[in-house]
Amino acid sequence: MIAIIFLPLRMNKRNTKTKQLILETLKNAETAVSQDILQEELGDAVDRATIYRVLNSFCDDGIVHKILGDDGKYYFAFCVNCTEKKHHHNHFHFRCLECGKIECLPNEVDIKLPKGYRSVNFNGFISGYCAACSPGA
Amino acid sequence: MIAIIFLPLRMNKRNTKTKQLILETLKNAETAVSQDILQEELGDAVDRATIYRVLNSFCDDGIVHKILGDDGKYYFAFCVNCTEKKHHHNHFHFRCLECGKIECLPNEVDIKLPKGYRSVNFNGFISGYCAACSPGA
DNA sequence: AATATTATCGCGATCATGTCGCAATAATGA
DNA sequence: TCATTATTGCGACATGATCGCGATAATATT
Repeated sequence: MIAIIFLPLRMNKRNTKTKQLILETLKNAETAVSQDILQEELGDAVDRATIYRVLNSFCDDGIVHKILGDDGKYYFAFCVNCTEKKHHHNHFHFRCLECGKIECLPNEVDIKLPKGYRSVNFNGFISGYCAACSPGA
Repeated sequence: MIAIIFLPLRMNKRNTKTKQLILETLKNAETAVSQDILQEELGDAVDRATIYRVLNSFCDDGIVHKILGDDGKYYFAFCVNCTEKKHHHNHFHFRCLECGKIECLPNEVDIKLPKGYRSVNFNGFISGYCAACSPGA
């Protein structure tokens, strides 16, 4: 099913099939996805570089989060609970080493910085095994 | 000055000049260092790949921490307050976007995972401006 | 001390993620 | 319908990190 998703048409952005596809995939995904995962889903229909560009463009528009996984790759997730102005990113992400799923951990965390320090980016990552993948323990 | 540092000689490890040099540099550094920073300090005396290998080897031995910076590079820091068995890694690291310095933030953090989840790696990173580099604010 | 063993090194090649330039394409506005 | 220009595809590039392999050198053995 092809969902019609509105892109922000301000700022001279255009609405293309590729963007629709990627946005739809992101929306349907229950986890944050990286370029290579998207590539798999989309097959050779869409170019590598294009995926990167679209994802980063979405990110600039505030539609998706961009998070750096603790495997060194970037993951993108559809923005929920974020208004135009205020994004909520100060939570940890969890990556399952077995099934690869990435989830947001519920608790927002507040890290105290030393006096005079200014925070710009927050990145919290925990990897391990999710409930489904660590049955024994 | 050449400090004599003991490497774990168990596990068929050998003690070489290169390892001594790198370990010494790590010990003297007041911040976590990445391969390229080490490369600068060591000049062309030591090969790129060797530095990587030695660092990862140290990491396997539990001598140094390996942390993924929010710039996508790995940083290594001498292990302090870590016993053979128990490492204390559950603190945030701060990277100054101006001077590049990397520091450990004092507070250990305890993130609650959902039921059944098992944590293996912890990675907390905040980047911004340190006191020296953000005078105005 | 001399020799054998093999961890480590240096060098080059390779892989991976992510980015960029540019000509061709296609989405929008007039 | 046409003009404008955002977007795409393709190739090349940049960087961090890894690997294979022969040469070197740190230990172990005799």
